[in-house]
Amino acid sequence: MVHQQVLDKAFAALSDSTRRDILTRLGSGPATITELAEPFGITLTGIKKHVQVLEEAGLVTTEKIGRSRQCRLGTERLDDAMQWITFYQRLWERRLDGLDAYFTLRKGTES
Amino acid sequence: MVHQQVLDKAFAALSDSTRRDILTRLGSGPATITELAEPFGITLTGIKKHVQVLEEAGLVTTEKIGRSRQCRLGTERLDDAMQWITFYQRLWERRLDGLDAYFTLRKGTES
DNA sequence: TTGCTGGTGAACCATGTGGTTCAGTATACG
DNA sequence: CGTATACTGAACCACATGGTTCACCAGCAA
Repeated sequence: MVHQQVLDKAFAALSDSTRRDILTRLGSGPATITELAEPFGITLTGIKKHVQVLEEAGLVTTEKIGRSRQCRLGTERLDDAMQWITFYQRLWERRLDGLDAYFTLRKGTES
Repeated sequence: MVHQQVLDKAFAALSDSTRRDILTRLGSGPATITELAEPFGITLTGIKKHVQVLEEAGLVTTEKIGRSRQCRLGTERLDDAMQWITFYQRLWERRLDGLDAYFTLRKGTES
């Protein structure tokens, strides 16, 4: 299992829709801070902070080129998040198969 | 694609290691607030708040039985989170296959 | 050199979060 | 009945977060 802090940052980074949008945007190729800022109504400084959060979470990597900063996707941390969710889903499924399978029945009869 | 608010809450709920531990704990069967509180060094009120966050995120469901509250796992929202991550991973993979595949080369040559 | 452009950092603000304490309320037990 | 138990709610605290403004610095262009 992955280090807790890594998951903390990854999930926290993903918990903001602006940041998820940034990731989606970067999915179609690298972009600068100003390019990222345009679609949202917020300042450069604001976007810069978001990118920084994403970078510290390992979800994007950035590189200063001339006077602009290229941002592109990173992916390792996302795999960590996925891995935890998968693990947790197994827990859930195993629980259903186990002793208290009667919960499945109850679920079926609830209003 | 799922509603943004749903994802916000799900990811935010998952971004705390105490809450992830609670989910893991619930993986081995339902538990009351006091039972959940024991392993962590925090107060009942503290745990109650965490459970509330998890419940609002749709990750657990609770039911008041007598003077105690039974908490057990919910799962729909986790599927939503999983779904988004999967979608995002596809984005990433598609990007690698696309125009700027040269990034893969660069990645290999970075220090 | 002068000046525009893209990005940064510091300071500030309102709100949210993770935790506490303390004073209830409701149920079980004897 | 009285009392212990399990939780709940309000109020408070320190600190993080998402955003702003403003001043500034580094490159590029004329």
